[in-house]
Amino acid sequence: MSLLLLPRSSEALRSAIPFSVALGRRINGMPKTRLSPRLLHQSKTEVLAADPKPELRVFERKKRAKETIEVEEHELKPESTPKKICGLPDIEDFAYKSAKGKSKPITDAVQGVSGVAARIDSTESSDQVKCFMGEPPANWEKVLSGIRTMRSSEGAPVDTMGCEKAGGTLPPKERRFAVLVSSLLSSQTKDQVNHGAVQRLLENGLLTAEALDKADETTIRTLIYPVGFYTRKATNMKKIAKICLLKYNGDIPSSLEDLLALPGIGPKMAHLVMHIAWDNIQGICVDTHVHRICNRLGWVRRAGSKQKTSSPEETRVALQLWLPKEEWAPINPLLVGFGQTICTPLRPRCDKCGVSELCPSAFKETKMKKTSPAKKS
DNA sequence: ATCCCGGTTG
DNA sequence: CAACCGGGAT
Repeated sequence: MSLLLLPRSSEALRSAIPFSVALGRRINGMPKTRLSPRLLHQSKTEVLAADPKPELRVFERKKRAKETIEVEEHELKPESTPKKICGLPDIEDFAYKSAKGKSKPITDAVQGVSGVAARIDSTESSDQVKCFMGEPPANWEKVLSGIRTMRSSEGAPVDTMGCEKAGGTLPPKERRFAVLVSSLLSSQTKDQVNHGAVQRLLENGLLTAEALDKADETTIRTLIYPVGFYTRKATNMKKIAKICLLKYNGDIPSSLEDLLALPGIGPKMAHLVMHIAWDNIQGICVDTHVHRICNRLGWVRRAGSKQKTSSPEETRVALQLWLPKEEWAPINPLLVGFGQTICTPLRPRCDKCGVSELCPSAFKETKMKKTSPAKKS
């Protein structure tokens, strides 16, 4: 029993490095000390079952013994969080003003797209502002219900997991932290992988800000190895844990902008976390599936032209202009699942799509790869 | 626009 | 084996 623990000793790491380099591919220049938990990961399951060596103390998190790290009092009040979930959210929130550091270019793009929204932001004081300042695309309701029908029949991966499933039995604060971590790791097309990583962190008691803050980054790296960008994510997780610990008493930020200020948390995750962790819908969680599908359906366009939107952020703003707020939360899982099974990035199954009749892009993505950029017809 | 990293798809 | 996928940072 027992045995190999994760490569927490620097020697283990060192020995692992040349190994990875040996079988690694590009080694040009400098393989920035890329250690590959890959091999180590295979024995991961056993490792997890094993008992940690005391000397390593890496996982010695004192259980959640004192989980209640107390201090709740200080609880940061819902600062800038508008509680009006039903009313129209403050449009200004859409333009992440001072999100991270300096205002990002996104803001400009956003405002460019929604001149209307900008106006509302400054003048409307009532909640009864119509949700549709933009023109809803024709038949959007039929399309939506059609997609729902397709979704109900086939089980898409997204249905079996989601960060909302993370830590379902944990106390609120821990659950929220679990949701944040889970979304950070998430890669929807590989939720199994994501789930496994979250599960591993949980089993090792590393799903709390305190524990994560104390843990070895290398350990975290190894545990989440299967997910993409694990090195960066491990780094971000540690930073996030520390920030949560210092500024939020181990909880996670409760406002969109504070979430956006966390390293590795962008619009897509921030909106998702606001929804799942705080049940506060500030905007639509737009990932590449939502972005791609909305454009194929002709649901979003750039400001004036009929051009497709070029970024998820642009799509989010354009979609929010007309999509009724009740649909903001469900639209993501709906389209993600649809995008995984039917409206795939490549070779969309238009023949199996129940709304192809209403889709302006149906059957148009013939894969004429790089052959001749010629015309059609 | 590129890179991060490994998996998947063609 | 090459291209692509993914969310964010730069």
